[in-house]
Amino acid sequence: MIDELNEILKNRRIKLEQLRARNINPYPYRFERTHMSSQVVGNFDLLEANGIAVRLAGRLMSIRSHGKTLFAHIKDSGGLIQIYLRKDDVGEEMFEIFTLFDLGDIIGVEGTVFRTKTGEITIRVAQFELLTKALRPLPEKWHGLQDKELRYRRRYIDLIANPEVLEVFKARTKITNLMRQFLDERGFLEVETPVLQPVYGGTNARPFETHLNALDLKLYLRIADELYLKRLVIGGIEKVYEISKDFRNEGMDRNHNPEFTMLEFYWAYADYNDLMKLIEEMYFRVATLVLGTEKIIRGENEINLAPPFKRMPYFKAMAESVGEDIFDADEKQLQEIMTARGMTLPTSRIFGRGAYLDELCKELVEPKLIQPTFLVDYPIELSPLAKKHRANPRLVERFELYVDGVEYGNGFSELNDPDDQRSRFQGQQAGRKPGDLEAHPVDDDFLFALDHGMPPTAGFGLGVDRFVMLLTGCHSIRDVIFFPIMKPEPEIQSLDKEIL
RNA sequence: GCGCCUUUAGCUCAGCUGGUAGAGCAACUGACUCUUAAUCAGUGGGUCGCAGGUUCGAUCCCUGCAAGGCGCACCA
Repeated sequence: MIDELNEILKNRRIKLEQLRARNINPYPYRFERTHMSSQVVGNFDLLEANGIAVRLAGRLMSIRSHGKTLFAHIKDSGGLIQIYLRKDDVGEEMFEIFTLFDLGDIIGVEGTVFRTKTGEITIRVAQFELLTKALRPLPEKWHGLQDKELRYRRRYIDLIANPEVLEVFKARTKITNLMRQFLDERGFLEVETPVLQPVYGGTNARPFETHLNALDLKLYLRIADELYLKRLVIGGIEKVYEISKDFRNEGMDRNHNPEFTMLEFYWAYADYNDLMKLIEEMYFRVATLVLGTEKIIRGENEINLAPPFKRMPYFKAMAESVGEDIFDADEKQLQEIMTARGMTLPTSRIFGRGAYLDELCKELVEPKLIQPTFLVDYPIELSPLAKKHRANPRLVERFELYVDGVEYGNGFSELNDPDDQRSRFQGQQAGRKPGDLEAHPVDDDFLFALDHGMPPTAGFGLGVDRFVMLLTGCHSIRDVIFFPIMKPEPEIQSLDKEIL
């Protein structure tokens, strides 16, 4: 059977058997480490001066053999460190055993530290042992793993071959931790609300559907957390947030993965003005603690996240970009403006006047918002869950935050008038085809909850993946998600199948 | 969804509008007791993404399919 294996796999299998023949367990149970590679580097002077023996474990990343001696690098989570083996140190038999090791194997070593004549901190190995035999080779040492498809499908190899990948994910964790910390400090309570919901809502999007056998019930994977978090506000949790996966059954591209991470928080007795102050503080704090600076280079632009961010009224921005005030423009007039500019008519899921406004805003306004800007006071047509503007009933107290032409957050004074909410839901349904899953459904249970009284509340949502992209300089959402959705790989074969 | 592009050894890539494939690294054999993209000498390794078509002959030209990337459009 082994004869039919690829030569490289075959050689590793042969070495595995040779090791077993020498009574070496290729998969032992544990290894006592005294140091990480980074600790050896950090404490080198002390370790060297006192001749202290250190024990490290890691993956073999390179081997340079020189007859009766060899150099190698092993990698642990502290980084790479060089090891030095001499036949007269470890003995002839052990030196021979090392030749049965391959790149990618995981080994443990014990020895003293020294500096080579070229200055590299190195462990002079007195003893070593195999901790895990690898049966497949690592990618090429110099170019690493370049193929993006393989990097996403086999992220474990990507992490081994391309160490900078891990830095992005460390930053990701730091970012979510900092947002948690920021909200916790201010008395917000982190909660978990249902992923499986009988009625989806909180935004316009097409959901995933599933089925609960026990109740013979159709359920949807959540598209947003909003309506459940607001129920909790009604229940008296005055500051509440959730960081969670949401699911939208829509297109995929470098900004969209079907499952993605949202932060949403709700703050009772506050309005959207309070919210903007809090948000700019949070973005500034997270950015400076992650990056060490409030300045981000994004393409040609240097973006400054120091508050306060600019506030720009929606229709003022539109007037500046379109060249005329369009607050009173009707659907037909908006259509003419678009046609005059050679713009295609909207295909978006939003209907009526809102669709044209949305299209004009995306095309003409958003790309210009490079420095952090709150676009404020949206038309009511676009915002079925936001409260009417206190000074103008055709607007809502809503803002979206734009940085580098991309939206990085959406907040508003929450609509808490149950009758208004009911009619907005109904307005959303009007003119839509029955069964259109993108329409915001009427959530009677939520309306029932609202009838009990939700305090004045401000709420905010943020796409965490996008925010991580902004702060890490990644241009694809797949670079900030360990295992982005991929079509199944039909050719993948386990080693068993390759043997058969 | 539409357009453009990619798919060749384990990895990174060459391959001339057609004559059944090359390099580096990795692997294997040998030399070498401070190397570091170690070096030197030698050896093996391929269903050229899949399926058809054109042709005496296809990695190359044509069609279809698959997976992926990049633009555009939509949402976060």
